[in-house]
Amino acid sequence: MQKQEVTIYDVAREAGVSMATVSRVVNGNTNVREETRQKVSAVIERLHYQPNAVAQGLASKKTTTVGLIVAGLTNLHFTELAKGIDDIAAMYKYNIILSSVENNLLSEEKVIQGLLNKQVDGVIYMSNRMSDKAREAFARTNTPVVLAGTVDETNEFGSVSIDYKAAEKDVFDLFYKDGKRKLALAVGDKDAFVNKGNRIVSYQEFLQDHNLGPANIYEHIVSYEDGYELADRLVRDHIDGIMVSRDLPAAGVINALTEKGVKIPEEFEVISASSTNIAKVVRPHLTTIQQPLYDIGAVAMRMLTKLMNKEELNEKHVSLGHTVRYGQTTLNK
Amino acid sequence: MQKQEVTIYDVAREAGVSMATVSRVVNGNTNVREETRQKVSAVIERLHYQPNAVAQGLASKKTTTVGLIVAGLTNLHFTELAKGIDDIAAMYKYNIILSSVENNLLSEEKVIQGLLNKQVDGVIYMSNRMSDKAREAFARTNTPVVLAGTVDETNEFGSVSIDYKAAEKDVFDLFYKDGKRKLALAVGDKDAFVNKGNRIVSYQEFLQDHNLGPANIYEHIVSYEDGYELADRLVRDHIDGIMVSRDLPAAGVINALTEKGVKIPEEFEVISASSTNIAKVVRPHLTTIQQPLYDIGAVAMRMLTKLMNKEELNEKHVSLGHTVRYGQTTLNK
DNA sequence: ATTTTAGTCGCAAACGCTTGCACTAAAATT
DNA sequence: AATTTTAGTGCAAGCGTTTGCGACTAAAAT
Repeated sequence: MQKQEVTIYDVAREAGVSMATVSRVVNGNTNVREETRQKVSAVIERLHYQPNAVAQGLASKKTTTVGLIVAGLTNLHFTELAKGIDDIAAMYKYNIILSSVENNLLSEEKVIQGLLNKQVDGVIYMSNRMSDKAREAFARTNTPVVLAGTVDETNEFGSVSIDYKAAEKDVFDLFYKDGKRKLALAVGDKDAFVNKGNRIVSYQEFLQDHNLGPANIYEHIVSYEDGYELADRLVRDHIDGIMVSRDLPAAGVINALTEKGVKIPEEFEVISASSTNIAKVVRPHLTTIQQPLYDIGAVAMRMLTKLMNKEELNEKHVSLGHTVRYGQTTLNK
Repeated sequence: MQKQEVTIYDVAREAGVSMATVSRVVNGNTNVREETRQKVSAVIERLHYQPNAVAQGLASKKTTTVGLIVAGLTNLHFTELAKGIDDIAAMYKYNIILSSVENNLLSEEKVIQGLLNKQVDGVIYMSNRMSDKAREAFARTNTPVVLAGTVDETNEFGSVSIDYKAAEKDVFDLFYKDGKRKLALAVGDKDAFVNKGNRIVSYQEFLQDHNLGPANIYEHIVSYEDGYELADRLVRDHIDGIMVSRDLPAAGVINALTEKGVKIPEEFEVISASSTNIAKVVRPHLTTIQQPLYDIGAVAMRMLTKLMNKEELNEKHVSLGHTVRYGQTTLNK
């Protein structure tokens, strides 16, 4: 990149005004006479002037850029959320720096620090757990952070999600109503915000409330294959109803059980907490908790814009409604 | 954001050296005595100094940021590619600004101009067609651009993809070998690089070479529902073998035909050109062209790093190998 | 006729860094 | 012993903006 071709200075000279005035018309400042505005605009047009956002960033200390921290890219869950975020970001003219923390090339802390060094105006955080170092880094620069699709025990950050506990209860109520009594839970990471603070708690409460014996929690169930292989253990453990966090491994469970001759949903019911395209492709259709992913992303981004503008928030933690989308992996009688 | 807490100037003062020297140690410049380096590093450590990337960008005219332009976020195809890109980007310490051009809020031109204003060092382009305005903008700033997963007729940009024509031929050869003669093609956008210049051409050549009557090309087949609804027309048109660009609509075709009692693969064969998780979930398993998506992304990003470094490229257009992944939607005899 | 007020605009100091150039002292070469 | 090279460091001019302050003008208020 050589020296920039046309700068604000060139425009100023050509238009016979000062840089300050050009800057004002570029930024829509009202303290410019209409006539002057026209004149300057014409020159901008003619010269193809484009403001250098880096210089603007340095001078104004605002980059109109937000960081998006995700735990894994290859996850449909992510794309739906991302779309909501992206749309609102575009609406407010923010750019998104995408940062994945799944690869261990760089530690989460390094990734976040890198983002902060780039002077992002805010961060949307979609990973499921946050290191203390990361917390400190955020605090040090007091950059606004909003959690999308997760909730944090500490009350530090804004968050947007569904009410995980309530959703969980809906699921197990449904199993129970259908006569299922050996209920299980399959999650990815037990220590993730969502699981530790919500799913697992809610599951155990349910068991206790209904006198349903010991818990069956399966961990590290993430990929299709994980689900497929889990089926053996489910049979061995005499499970007859399972809630699987993601729909991809849920599909694995369904396909494997079907091949073993287990009748779904008569003998076994499955519900997943995520509802991507996978859910409609698998047969029988998967019953899912429908999270308003797009909306979660959109609302989170909207919340972040308020935070970045130092506006007041009416609520720091918003939880959007969920629904059960009935497929054929539950009786639905 | 208030004034930055600790700057290079503070470090310089504390360490008793000039800003220049601090800058040199931060950037690993070798022209610094070991002893000085230690001293400065210690101060950096103590003060928690973090360089301001925006200021670095302005001074050095390099932002270590690349733009990633995608046509649609909610597309598994995208996530796999993105992972390859992201990994290599992380390795070379680049950040990625994600820009979607699917929403018509902002025109493609505006999106790209915005990226260029942010002084990105390079761009990975994953959309399927490029407007002339976009071309001009790229040319004006001579920002390096690499196409990932597409090819452009004009020879302007580097590109990484598979050999689409060859892949297509493999597909139709397979249909033909299995005795299928009424072959069809389902794509999203006829004018996309890949389709206009490759798929459709290859399909028509095949028909001609084998004397197989008129072409059956179905357009706008993108979603699951598109595929599902397409099934009727396929039956009506007596098709017995179809290549569907994406696996999601392919799954729709399969499910719909199965429900109609059509025997797959005996009476009807399906192959898709993309191979995401959908392909393993649907029953019967979908036969697909396996594109090395991760590698395409990784190689594209690597190519871009070379371009940004002004290194010589041995080849401007690389095409990686593809394979056929046999499922049960083809006879495979 | 004088003082306020409001509307426009320019000056110039930031913003936090990189880097070409100059300089010094020590090492290497004659 | 005189000269040239080299390594290590500082100086200060950028990089392209924004923005507080003040100057100026013309209209409004006194």
